[in-house]
Amino acid sequence: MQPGSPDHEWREDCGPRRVLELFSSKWTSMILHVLETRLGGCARTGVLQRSLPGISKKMLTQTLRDMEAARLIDRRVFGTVPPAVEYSLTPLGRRFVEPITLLYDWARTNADALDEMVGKSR
Amino acid sequence: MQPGSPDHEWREDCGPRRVLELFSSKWTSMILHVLETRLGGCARTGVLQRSLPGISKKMLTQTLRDMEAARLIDRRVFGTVPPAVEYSLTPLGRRFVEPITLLYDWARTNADALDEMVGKSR
DNA sequence: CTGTATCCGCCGCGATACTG
DNA sequence: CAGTATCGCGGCGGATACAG
Repeated sequence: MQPGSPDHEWREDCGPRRVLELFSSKWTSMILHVLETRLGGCARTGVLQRSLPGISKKMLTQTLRDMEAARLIDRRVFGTVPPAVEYSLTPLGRRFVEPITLLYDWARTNADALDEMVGKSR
Repeated sequence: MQPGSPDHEWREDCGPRRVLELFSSKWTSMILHVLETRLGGCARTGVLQRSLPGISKKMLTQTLRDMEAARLIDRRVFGTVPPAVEYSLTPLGRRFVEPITLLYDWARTNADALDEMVGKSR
């Protein structure tokens, strides 16, 4: 190997990078995690909105549509009035929650390291 | 608890969400991971650029500056000509690589699930 | 309650050119 | 080789209004 060459590259189509890109759509992982923590693995729109302070209605809907297209979640509409809609994890979705849970647990047990970063503007 | 209320929320300042936001600056985690896989935990600018296909010089410099401010990496300049600059992980940076490694390993052992998502536009 | 449709400002990020 | 400065487009995402 030539001096200065990389040990290994992050090719643009490699798995790890695709996973990272999933996280870059900032709400996706949070939605997956909320669904996973609900008994039965499903939740209505309003619950999701309340579980994710700061998300706008538009972003919520849009992200849910994208996730549905990616087959990470299922959407079920009840013909009631007022209307009710329930979202649930697909088998694929359940797999993708795994690394999110890992990340979540890491963050909870490393609150101190996180606090150190708060001072980055000092 | 009232019906329909969230099991738990992702408050805007909670640890897990801050970690997620770290990943949202898409290059940060890759840079950390590249540094971690290098013997000695340090690399020069050119190596980083070659390890991250698709990154522009501007984004690389910018991200490195942000990471330095966040105390995730150290920057060391050699007064040689042509100039050489070496980046290395701080202790804090080494902690933050942990969850990235978890994610990376998960992705490598779940290539099949990732492939299923390729068909999301079908 | 859930969802759609516009309008629009902000800024992320690439392209390019230039310095030491 | 490493870094800075500037321009400019595209689109992310909020605000608002409306509908079933």
